[in-house]
Amino acid sequence: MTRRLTTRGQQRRDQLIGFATARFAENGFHPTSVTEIVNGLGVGKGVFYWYFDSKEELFIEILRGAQQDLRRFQEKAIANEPDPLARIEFGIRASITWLAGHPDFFTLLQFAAIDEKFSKLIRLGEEIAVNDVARHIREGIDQGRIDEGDPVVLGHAILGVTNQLTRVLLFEKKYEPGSVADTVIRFALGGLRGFSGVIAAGALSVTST
Amino acid sequence: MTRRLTTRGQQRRDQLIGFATARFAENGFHPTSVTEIVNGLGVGKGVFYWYFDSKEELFIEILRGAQQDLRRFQEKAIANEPDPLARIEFGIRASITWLAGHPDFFTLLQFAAIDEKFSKLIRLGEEIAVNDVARHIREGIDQGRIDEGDPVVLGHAILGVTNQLTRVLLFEKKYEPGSVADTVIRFALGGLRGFSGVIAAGALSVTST
Amino acid sequence: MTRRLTTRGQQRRDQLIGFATARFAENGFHPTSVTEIVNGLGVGKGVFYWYFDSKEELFIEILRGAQQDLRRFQEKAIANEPDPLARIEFGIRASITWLAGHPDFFTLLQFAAIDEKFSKLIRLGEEIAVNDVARHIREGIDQGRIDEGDPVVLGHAILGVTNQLTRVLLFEKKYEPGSVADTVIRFALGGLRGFSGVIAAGALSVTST
Amino acid sequence: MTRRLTTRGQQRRDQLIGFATARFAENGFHPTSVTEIVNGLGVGKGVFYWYFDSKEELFIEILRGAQQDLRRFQEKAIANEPDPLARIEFGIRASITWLAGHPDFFTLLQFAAIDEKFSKLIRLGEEIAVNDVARHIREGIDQGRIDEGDPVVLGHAILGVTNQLTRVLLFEKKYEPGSVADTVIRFALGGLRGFSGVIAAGALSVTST
DNA sequence: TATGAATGAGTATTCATTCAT
DNA sequence: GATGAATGAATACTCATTCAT
Repeated sequence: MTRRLTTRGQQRRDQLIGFATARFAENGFHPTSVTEIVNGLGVGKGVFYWYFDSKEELFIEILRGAQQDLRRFQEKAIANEPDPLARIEFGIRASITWLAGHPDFFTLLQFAAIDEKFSKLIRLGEEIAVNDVARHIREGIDQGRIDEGDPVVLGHAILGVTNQLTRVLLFEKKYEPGSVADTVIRFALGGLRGFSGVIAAGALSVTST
Repeated sequence: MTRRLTTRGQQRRDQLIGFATARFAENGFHPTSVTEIVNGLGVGKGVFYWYFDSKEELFIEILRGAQQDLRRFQEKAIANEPDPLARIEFGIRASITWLAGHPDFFTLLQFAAIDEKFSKLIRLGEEIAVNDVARHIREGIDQGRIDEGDPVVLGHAILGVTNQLTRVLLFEKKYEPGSVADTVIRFALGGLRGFSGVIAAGALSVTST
Repeated sequence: MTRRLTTRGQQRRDQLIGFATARFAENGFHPTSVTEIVNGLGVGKGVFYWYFDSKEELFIEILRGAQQDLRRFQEKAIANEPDPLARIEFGIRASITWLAGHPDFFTLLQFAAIDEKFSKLIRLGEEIAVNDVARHIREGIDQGRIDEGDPVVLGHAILGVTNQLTRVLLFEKKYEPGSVADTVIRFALGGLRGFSGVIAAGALSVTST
Repeated sequence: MTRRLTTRGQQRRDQLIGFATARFAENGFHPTSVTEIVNGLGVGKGVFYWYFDSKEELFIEILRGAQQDLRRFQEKAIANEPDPLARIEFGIRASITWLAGHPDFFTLLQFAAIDEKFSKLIRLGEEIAVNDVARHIREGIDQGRIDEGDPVVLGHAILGVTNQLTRVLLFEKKYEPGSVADTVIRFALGGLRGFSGVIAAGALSVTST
């Protein structure tokens, strides 16, 4: 929905987005009803549908905004850094810092990644993020500082570590964002360098079903 | 619900679990109604509630079964292996192999991890899995083959990589389970060894909000 | 929706159809809410949707039933009558008799004829009815007892007279069905015979935009 | 609502009426929302309620205008014609000509005739039209050119034929208005003259329920 | 005159669960 | 063990109308 909004209208819209984000994060998207949102704000039901076509549209709006904001934050953190490995580090650090400041969005993104209705949007954002990292990785490989390997796959690996440790360390164990980032970066860069030694004879030849 | 079941009763119950698993995986837990399940099986509604107290209970049953099965599969893969790093490798490989054979459960577990009602159960299973790996990691550290670090945290890191790459490589890009496992293992073992070099002057001292 | 129904179920269904027909006729289709129907019957809302997929489906069911019933009644009235003009007469008479006994349906059919969602169904029934009459008309023409003319068009003309006079004389002025039928038949048969005299010089050459 | 309007105001009002007429005709009265009307015209909601008290009032306005216009058109067509049968013919012809030029109104009138809220108005207009014809019919009877019969009832019969054949021939089969009028007039005048022969023994004595 | 914002009762429909048979 | 029937609270969304600016 695109509508010309007055200042007051713009404020209402932001208010709706803010309140809904909080409720969605705490309760989940499905369990949070439109009624709950408008009642919580003390406005009539029509207000919601004046600003959004549907509950779904509002959620997509929220997601898009979050993705954009995060990406901008990452770009700013990386800007002008010539060293590809440093860019990877700064990117990870920026992500975790941003998530620490927007805990609601973490929950929302996790949910959206799974729900059929929104997963496509999330996959898209993920792809963009992964391609960003992949560029740095490729450069690192070219410089001989990272082992050969598919940069996009490695990007996904980094994303996986970042998400899991952010959830567990940052949000569950309440570690400092800086220290979480240190841990993630250490593991990620180690992972990028890979492992080449022999573990146990025959191990790598184990076949799967 | 605990009920003494005849052989026929046990079969009905398994049939319900099987069909529900497939529907939940394809459509999601919330969107799949009890009506859909009993209709799909051509039985009356009472049947469902004869075997399960609620839709939720059925889902928990499914999750518990999956977690148990996966764990047993991992244990069997690791049994009698003395080398801790090899145990880690075999564990990862077993997980991916199992998931390749039970794609429905992957979706279900992802969903359950987020939904308030089931996340506790998932966290518990995750904790068990992570503690398993953590034991091997600790041994590896003691043997000087893995860098110092919190084994539980490292376990979570491995879980993160495994999940993400399984989703992307195994289920989206349809790679062979064996090659997915190779990639994960390589990255994970590299990550465990960590990274100690200097990236760019001052990089690690960047502080986050 | 097709569902195996018990005797009790069949009764409920009929009860719903009967009550809804009355409400629709009195209040209109749109203004009559599902809530009103189930409350009027003192049952829960689910009952409605156990028997019908939607309010629309119920209405279509009602219409179809009415059309069928009316058609059977007409056929019975005409059966074995060799004279085509008599068959036309009996058909008209049967229609009016039936409508007198089912006043609710008259209203419903009128509404349905206009509403986009149902008009197609009504047009179909109308077409069938018109074709029935057209057959008799054609025979009448062949026997030289009816003037040349498109039998289908003449059938529509008869339908128009019947509907209008039924509404006005039968339902508004509360005339006896028999006398309404007499009037309709007289006009219809006269109309079939047509008019061939000159009215006023040039009259038939008046052109329209 | 009566409001003194500036020239510009009058134009706005006409614009609203015109646009609404088209929307109502295409989509129906209920399904066409005030929002749709004002959006379609690119004006705010207040505009609508500045010119009309309600959606209903606007519709009534439309209907009244149409009825008036049609009646004037008929009167003009009949003016100074001394022959009553010719006046009937000219009246029918004028109606069909007018409807051919205002197809939207035909739909609107059909709808309004059924809806509880508007049917009274339509019945009134119908009565006027019927009384007009009835006057000519009575004269025709007095001149011995039309069979005895209630002129008002015969007027309704003519209206019925006209409406049905207009819908089917003019709007559905897209015949020329002139030829539709010819058909209607032929049938109507034939109907007025009635039918006096015996059809089948006993036919007219069939009694209805 | 006109606008955008707000109201809130009302709509059809869903669905986990219960129950009489 | 099993069935079909019933419950009723809950949901997203609509829309004629009002109002402050």
